[in-house]
Amino acid sequence: MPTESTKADEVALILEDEIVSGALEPGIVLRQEQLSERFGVSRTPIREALRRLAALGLVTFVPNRGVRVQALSREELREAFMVRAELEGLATEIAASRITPEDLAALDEAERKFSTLTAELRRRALDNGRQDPGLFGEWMRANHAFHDVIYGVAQVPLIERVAKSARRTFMGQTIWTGRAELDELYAKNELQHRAIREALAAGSVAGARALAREHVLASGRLIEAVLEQVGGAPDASERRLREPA
Amino acid sequence: MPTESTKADEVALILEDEIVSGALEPGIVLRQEQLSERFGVSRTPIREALRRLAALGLVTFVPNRGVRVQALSREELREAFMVRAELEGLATEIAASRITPEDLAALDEAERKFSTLTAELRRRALDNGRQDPGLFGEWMRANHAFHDVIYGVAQVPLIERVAKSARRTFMGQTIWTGRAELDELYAKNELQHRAIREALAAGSVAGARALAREHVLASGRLIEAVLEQVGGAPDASERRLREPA
DNA sequence: ATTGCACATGTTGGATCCGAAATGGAAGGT
DNA sequence: ACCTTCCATTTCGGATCCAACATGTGCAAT
Repeated sequence: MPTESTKADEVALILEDEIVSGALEPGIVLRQEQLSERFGVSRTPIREALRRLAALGLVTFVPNRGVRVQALSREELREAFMVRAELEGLATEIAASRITPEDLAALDEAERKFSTLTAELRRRALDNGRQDPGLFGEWMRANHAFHDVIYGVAQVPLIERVAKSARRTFMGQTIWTGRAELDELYAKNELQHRAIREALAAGSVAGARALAREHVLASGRLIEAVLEQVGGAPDASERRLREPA
Repeated sequence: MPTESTKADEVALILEDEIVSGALEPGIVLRQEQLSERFGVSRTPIREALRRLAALGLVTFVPNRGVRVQALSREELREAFMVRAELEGLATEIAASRITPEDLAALDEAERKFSTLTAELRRRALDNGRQDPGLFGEWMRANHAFHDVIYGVAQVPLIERVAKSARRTFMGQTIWTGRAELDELYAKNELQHRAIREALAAGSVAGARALAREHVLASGRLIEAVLEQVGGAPDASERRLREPA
């Protein structure tokens, strides 16, 4: 079997996932030597992977000092949601003009999965007042899956790519505790997904766009509110570059 | 003076500009050794620069074979313009609510430069019926500079970054010959810039957004028309990877 | 003449090596 | 005691080296 991908690509994929999922806390410094021995490769592919992540905006290079996981400011977080809102609105509008009955069925299925997960999440949150990070991740994945169906219908790979790169940037910004705002987020998301699905089913092009746009903006506002309460901690961004051994 | 940037960054910047400006034709293969001796550095920083360009979507890696300058399909080109239209509309709306008299002066200045270049370009096109690629590049830079002033006013670095990455992707798609559509592009651009400026001056938030959006979409349509006429050549994308020596 | 195979050549991916920059701490001066 | 200077250590950026892979060519067999 000939090589179909390079070490640098594999490392980049893994690190990307870890940063997006929050496993790598924003602000921490990545040491090339550590990554090198962790992945069992030399520093060369590590550096190439880091360059890629830097281009995606997930880490920043500080020449001769190191790379650190990028922490988004409150402002940048808002921007990321604005970008997503516009692009998901656009994609949804395009999807509205192309959608077929089979697509609608797939959308239904995604919505159903999302609903059951939402119910489970809300129930558990009421029980112990605290989110299960794993379950929250599941929920977020299902949430994204719903929109991914729409992207699939719209068939706009470039728009999809750009929007998803904005989507990544907000995850792992904080620990998700069981705030009341989160419950509102769950409830509203469900309602809004349903509304979007109906607009798509009705072929309401302008309506679908507006609903999708407003949906993302609303989610952004709520997440912002959650972060506001959790604390103004822009995390470890102030931490010194050179960690004590 | 300590190092403030790395070789990899410098190389990436230069190559980025060359791809965007069309100096590096889409489809051609970039040889690491050649770039290495051209920039007077070893292959290591070259490869890191190429990884960065790959993450931006400007080139594609084919493992063990090489990297080639990415050629956009007609569809992707349309998408790129749609992305830009939405995001520039958004940025312009935000700018409208923040703009100061000093900003307006800067915008005037940018518009003036753009106008003189446009006039020069149209005059020459009438003279010899063929564009000067260098002058066209100048014009496009001035065009972008106008929008960059708006981004500066809006102060939305993330939106700016995303929009610019979409902006890059369309240049250098073909050789710019002196088509009638291009003259229309020049004329309309000038008018639309003026309209945007006036909307910003008047503080017309919604108007500024709509005008900016429509401006980008209109440019996209015209450029599409030019490409349609120039020929369906997606260029050298079919070319073999290994060039004859 | 055409097909298949082995070898030659050039290019990439990854490892290793080395000089330079940055940090931390110790030593010395005020 | 505090600040400055110098040196050791760590880590990075870049160069070089080597093996793996891909393509092209020539020769032989049918």
